[in-house]
Amino acid sequence: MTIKEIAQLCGVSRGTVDRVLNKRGRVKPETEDLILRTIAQMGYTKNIAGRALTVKRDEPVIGAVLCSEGNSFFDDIIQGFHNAISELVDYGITLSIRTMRGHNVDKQLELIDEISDHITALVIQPINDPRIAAKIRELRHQGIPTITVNNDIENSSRCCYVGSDYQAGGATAAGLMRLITGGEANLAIVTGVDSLMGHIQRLEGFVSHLRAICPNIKFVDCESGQDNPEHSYEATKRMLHRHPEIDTLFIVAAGSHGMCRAVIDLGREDIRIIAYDDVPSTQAMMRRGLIKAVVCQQPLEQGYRAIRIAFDMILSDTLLNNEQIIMENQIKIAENL
Amino acid sequence: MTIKEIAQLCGVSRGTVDRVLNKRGRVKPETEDLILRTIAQMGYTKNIAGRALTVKRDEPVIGAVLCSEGNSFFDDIIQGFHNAISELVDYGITLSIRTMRGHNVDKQLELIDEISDHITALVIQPINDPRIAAKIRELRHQGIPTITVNNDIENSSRCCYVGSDYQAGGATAAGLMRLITGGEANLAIVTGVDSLMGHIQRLEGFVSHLRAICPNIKFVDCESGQDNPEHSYEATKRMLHRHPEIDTLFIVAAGSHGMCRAVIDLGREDIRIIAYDDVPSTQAMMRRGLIKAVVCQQPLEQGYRAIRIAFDMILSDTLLNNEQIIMENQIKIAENL
DNA sequence: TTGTATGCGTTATCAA
DNA sequence: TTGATAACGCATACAA
Repeated sequence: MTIKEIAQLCGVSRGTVDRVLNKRGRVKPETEDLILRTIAQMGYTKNIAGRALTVKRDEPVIGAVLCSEGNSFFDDIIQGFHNAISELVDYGITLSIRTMRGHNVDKQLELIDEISDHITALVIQPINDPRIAAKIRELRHQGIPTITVNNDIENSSRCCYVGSDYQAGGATAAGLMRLITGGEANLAIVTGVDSLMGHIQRLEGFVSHLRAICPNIKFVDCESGQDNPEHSYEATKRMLHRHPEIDTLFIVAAGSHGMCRAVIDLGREDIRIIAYDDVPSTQAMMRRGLIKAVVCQQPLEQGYRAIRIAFDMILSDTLLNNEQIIMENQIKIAENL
Repeated sequence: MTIKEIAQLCGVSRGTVDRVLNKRGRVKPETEDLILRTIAQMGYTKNIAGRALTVKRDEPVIGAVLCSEGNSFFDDIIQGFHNAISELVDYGITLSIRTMRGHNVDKQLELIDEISDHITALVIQPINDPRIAAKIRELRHQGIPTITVNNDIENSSRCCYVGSDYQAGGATAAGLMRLITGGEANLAIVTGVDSLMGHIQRLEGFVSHLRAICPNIKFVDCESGQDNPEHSYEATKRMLHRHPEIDTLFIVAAGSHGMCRAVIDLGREDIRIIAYDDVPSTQAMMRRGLIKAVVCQQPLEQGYRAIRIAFDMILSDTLLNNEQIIMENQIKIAENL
């Protein structure tokens, strides 16, 4: 079914059908009715091959906003962005990235405003705050669809979330814990930050599942590592001083490198560690045998998929509604890095 | 850079440039030279948005040949095919699948011949035989590019291999073995079939890496399971009778379900098992706790990527040369199935 | 040996 | 309120 065929069926011209399809008005109500009915009946959808040609002329820009500075985990997500964009040069698509350090809401709003007037779609790692949600709704009102990546945000009417299931990621770490300990351990945990929903959900998934499958693992101690190596180093050191019987460590967020340094400094390389994300510093510690296994969330794929979905919406000229693309939680050990 | 621009630069018409690009002849040598030089200089590549429109008229067919019957692992690969094809309906691409049981070379040649006259590209899980390689070379000569999927074949001049690194998959299983045994075990192995290169490479990767990292793991016994549950059942039973001290099992190929049944029948559910691929029967045994972990090769993604690459070649109208798309070896436990 | 005209499906512009 | 026409980039039949 093409516009031409619809036009012929209705006895009108392509132009008229186009005006109906793109809601440009200036069409007699009866004609519009007829066209809409035949479209519904014949199941017309825009042909993306045809769209591709005209999209090119618009030179659409996909905007991206990330809290990525100082966190090497996001290097892969950004690489995924570029991988996708490089496939789309022939469609005239370009990327406009804005990054920031930390999780300041005002700053993120500022970055969005900086690009919102010249973008066709937005990909964002949102801070979970009502003002951000409101901004995303506002953009949608202006016809700019948003894809959340890596973290999701509630009540934002974003079109699609691309990221991992953090709760399941926690449970997966618990399953690994059982495998490497055999169900007996004195465990201490370094947690992340409260302002990131993902960290909370991971911890919840880990603790509840581990309780269920390993009643003999003792939760000895717990401190926050603030999502960075420095705090994680200090937290680990304090806990090991308080509780020398600790033989297993779990870290919920970034900062595993700090944890490992503490373990090395205290001469406790017998301790088994489970962490998240195979960033370079973590990989080094896995090769050294300190971190036994990590759970990963396919950041490269997250970035790639987010851009592709933005592009698909631009091309098909339809907005997704509350979709979710959930990455599998991948387990990595030194051998399959 | 478009054909039009090239034509203008050379002071000729689009038609002439087209004749050069598509090697149709009937062009004065000097003109051809000029055009080829400017094309090289300006870095012209066909615009895929423009190609998309004309490709549609050709209604290209991608052919697929698989030794998949009776092996549920391939269900996911085929699903991946369909996922990709469903994204390509607007380009007029269709799929023509032929499947067979077992690994008979004559049969596979027959299937290829069945479809070779009406396909634009071939996706195949090749039997590693010189006659198959010769056939693939012949197709390439006819302008039909081949993508090998899941298994590769030497000296075939296939354009691209999409599949896993079996050697690394073996090493990954060895790494898992260390994690769950702590480096002490009496191990028995059920191998696959000799005619599949992947099975040999996996075994090699597993044994050599395990020897290196776990000198205290004893290789107690070994039998072939013939890539199916029935043989694996019998092989496991025989080995456990011969060597009751076995406490760990590793199976290289399909048939883990048979191995698990043997272990259950003999009342030896204390035994730890590592296997490959999360097919439904394997998943069931993981949930039951018998199989501790499996190494997977992303069959869904393999199928999807193979078709997309075939499509990309059709669209860009260029043949890849000896590319490799290697899937990561994924570790799965009950928690991240 | 070369150029011109037409079409693929969508969209924007202009004329009616 | 509507229809005709040109344009995007590529491909090809046909005319010169």
